[in-house]
Amino acid sequence: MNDQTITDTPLHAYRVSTPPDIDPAAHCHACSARFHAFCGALNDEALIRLSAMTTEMRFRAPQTIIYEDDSAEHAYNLCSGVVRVTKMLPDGRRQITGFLFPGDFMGLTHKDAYGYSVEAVTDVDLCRFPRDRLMSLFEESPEMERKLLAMATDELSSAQEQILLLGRKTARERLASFILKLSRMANGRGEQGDPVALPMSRADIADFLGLTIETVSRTLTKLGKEGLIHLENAHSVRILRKDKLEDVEVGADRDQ
Amino acid sequence: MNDQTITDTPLHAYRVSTPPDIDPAAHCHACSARFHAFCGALNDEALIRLSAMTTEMRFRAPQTIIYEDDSAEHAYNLCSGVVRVTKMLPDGRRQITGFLFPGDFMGLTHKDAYGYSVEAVTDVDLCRFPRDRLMSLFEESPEMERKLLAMATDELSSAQEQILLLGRKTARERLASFILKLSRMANGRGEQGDPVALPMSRADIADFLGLTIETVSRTLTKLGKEGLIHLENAHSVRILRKDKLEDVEVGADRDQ
DNA sequence: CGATCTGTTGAAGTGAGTCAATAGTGGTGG
DNA sequence: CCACCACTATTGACTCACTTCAACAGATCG
Repeated sequence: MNDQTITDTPLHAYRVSTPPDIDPAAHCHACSARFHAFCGALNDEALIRLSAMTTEMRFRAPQTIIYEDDSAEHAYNLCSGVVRVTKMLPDGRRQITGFLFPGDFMGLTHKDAYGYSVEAVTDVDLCRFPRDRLMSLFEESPEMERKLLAMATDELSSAQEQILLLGRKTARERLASFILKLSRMANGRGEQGDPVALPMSRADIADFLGLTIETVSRTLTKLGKEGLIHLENAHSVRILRKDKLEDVEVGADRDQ
Repeated sequence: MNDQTITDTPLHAYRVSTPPDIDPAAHCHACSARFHAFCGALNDEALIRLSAMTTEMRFRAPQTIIYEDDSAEHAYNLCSGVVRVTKMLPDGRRQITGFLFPGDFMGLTHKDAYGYSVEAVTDVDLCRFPRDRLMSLFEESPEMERKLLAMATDELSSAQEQILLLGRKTARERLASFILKLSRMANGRGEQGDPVALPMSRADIADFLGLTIETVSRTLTKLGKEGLIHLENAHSVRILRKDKLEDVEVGADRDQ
């Protein structure tokens, strides 16, 4: 495992015009993800120190950003685009443990190696930090640690929801939950939550929901025929009956 | 939801003889869970402050310690015994998202309500803290926040393992993983890891692994007949072929 | 306008669930 | 100490939701 296939050249697509040698954190202030990200919790001084250890990078889908079991030397902040977090079994079975969106943090671990891979679902921009230097920022900036704890707590709560979904929900309930979750998350980021964007493939959805692509496809078709959703195309779903879909999400539609 | 059924009387079963008004943190120094718990990261001064806001409690199995959706006013530290963390669907389907052991922390959230219930699997001793006052300790004691972040990160990694298990593993692989996990965790706490103790019922194991009690029972029997384990009794398993069981854990035994 | 993906649909198979009976296990009281 | 009860665990027969295997359709692209 290595980074041979990685586009390693820093990229400044979202950096504002101010030259970095005058205000090194200027592009941070212009970063659209900053409001949701951990770096949004930092004061100007800390932000400048963070900026000094930051490498901005771009990956194109479906490049791998983090390789499972690789030495965990960097942490990343997702600025734009979508990534998937995956775990593999030796025989190739794959489980996606989550999709990450702008503002999300990757590489939080205090072990030596990453416990998962991260791959670009769409083209992505991200900020990369050396983990050891980032940790040392904790000393001066406890609000950063506070924010990371809050983010980890949220992720944990989301992981527990996913455990409930995988352990006890039917395929139908999983798909309803998935569509509603993506919709809510888009709303939370201030994006359009009704025609729900599904940037990932059916295979990704299947590996996230613990199903096969065929079951995902069939179940979406069925929800469409029942009039709960409308499949505008393979990657966009309109929610027609939010109330009914929310019933399906928790199995409240099984009695009639 | 309330605490009518809760044994709310403080209990000092593991408090050492030093009277609390002379050294309020003396019983902390004698607490066997402290080495693994977040409070083990505190210096003496912070420990005394923590001690002042602590209520020691005992619950008997199968009492409920935390009710899902209740207002999240307290956090807890498990000192002895085992608890299960559960989530329910409206129709009664249950998923156990994890079992907690001495030293584990409960109630970490920055939402208003708990996202899960916590119930005693065995009789348990725990320390209860008001969440708001505990948070205020963060200011003076950043090492506490550091420790909680590390613990949350570990839990997240464990949750991702469980997601892989629930999404992609067979019943056989799930049981092998479960036995090995309990064994490794016991070792990590310095307890006996070979005759593995299963303090929870088959129903608990089923609801943790996303299976039914029948499948759990059948699969354990089968692993026994194949000579990988020996069921000493319903709540104790001896590992006979660790190597083979580790193959089963990741599906490496499916080819022959 | 073929080639190659990605997604959909159909038919058949299967691992785990459901339903039901039986067997341990532990606690209680006569 | 044993008989009884309540509860938990095991085992068997049958069912079914989802998978597997396979064919087909749509989209994207050189």
